[in-house]
Amino acid sequence: MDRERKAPDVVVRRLPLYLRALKVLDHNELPIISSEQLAQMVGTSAGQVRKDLSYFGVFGKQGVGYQTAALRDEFRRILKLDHEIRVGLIGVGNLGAALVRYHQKSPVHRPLQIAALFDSDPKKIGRKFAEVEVFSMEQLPEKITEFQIKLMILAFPATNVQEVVDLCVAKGVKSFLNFVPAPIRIPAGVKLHTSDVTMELQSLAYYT
Amino acid sequence: MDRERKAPDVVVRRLPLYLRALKVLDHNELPIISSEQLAQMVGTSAGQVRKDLSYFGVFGKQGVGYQTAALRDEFRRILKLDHEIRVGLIGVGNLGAALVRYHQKSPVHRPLQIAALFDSDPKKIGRKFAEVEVFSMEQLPEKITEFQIKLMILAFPATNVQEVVDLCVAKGVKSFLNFVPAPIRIPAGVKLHTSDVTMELQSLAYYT
DNA sequence: TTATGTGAAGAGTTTCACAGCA
DNA sequence: TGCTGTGAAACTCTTCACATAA
Repeated sequence: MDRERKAPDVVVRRLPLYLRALKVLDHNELPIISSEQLAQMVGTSAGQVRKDLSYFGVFGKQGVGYQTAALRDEFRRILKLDHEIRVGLIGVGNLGAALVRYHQKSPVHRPLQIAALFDSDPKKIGRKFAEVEVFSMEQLPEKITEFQIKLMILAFPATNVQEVVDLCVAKGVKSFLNFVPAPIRIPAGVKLHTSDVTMELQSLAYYT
Repeated sequence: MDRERKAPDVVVRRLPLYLRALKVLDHNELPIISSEQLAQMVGTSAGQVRKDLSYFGVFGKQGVGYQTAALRDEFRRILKLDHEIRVGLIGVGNLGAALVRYHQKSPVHRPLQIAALFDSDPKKIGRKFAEVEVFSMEQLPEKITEFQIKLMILAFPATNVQEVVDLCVAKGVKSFLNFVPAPIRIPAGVKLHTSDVTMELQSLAYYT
């Protein structure tokens, strides 16, 4: 699928939105869906839905629409959610622990398995959060390999983030969901998405 | 300040990044900073720093640079962080509680005051999280007015989100930080930023 | 001489409109 | 006839380069 190479990030970020919409539908009641209907559900335009889809292939029937269940499966496949992806999380503090519990409770994203937690606090090592074991920072390299962790969540205090990230990258981690409020540099071919509540609140203050 | 009207959202979202960088500097040691130096600190280009600043006014001296402390103050003023902004939070579950504790612990953002929490669970009403009291959903309209809440954090389960948001808007809330995984419609002049960990993980899966 | 401020060029994203297929 | 798939236009955002001021 060569055409998938050129999908802009902004399109990829919308895919989960489409997937979520298609998941809640009853596929017996609505076996076919139009780009207009899907657009309504996610709050965008029919044209954008079709343009976004066009980066990945041809999935609809002209004059008809899209098969609801088949389209959902396509989105799953495009996002690589048709097989298991092992996720790690570093920093089991307030935020980290909440993230694990939140994620493990929601059955929505089974393919994204949180396989291991990491923390530098000796009191936490060996403990389990939502059934997932906490390992020491020393074990990080070996456990990334052992569990084949490809996606890492960063939720620890801002000390030596860059060092930790570099280590993860060297061990094969391909993408990061970062909650650490510090600048991070990553090499090409690795993806980093930062989510910083403080920064988000500050930029929202502009609009108050 | 007419020119501030047209600053793109994407620029506003970068302002906290600049502010954070300027805050960590010692203003006695580095009284003047260049766009190049600031760019290095936040991981962008000197041109972008200057272009971003140009939406809000003229703050530097040609051939010299920017006064570090004065520039920091300008960013604070632009982001409206030079006076107190009252914030509310709906839904004191795992995530909500973690957010309050996290925010109250960090002294970084004093101007953003979490003034009231709201929850529908009778067991939680009257309790305090990080010194902030929990009110019932029935009290939401009156408390928004009483505390003059302009920014609302949404961290409750996805039931009747739209209804709650509409109510907040009617009572004068101007911007929302949303953690609820559901589509929300807001009128013009109101700002909504959605942060959905599930969706972020799903789009990162694409890059694994 | 140095580093800002800013038009203009370039790149990226969204919208439009219509050809083409069921 | 109806709705997709897609070039092209319109719009937005980033980068560039240079006139300008200290």
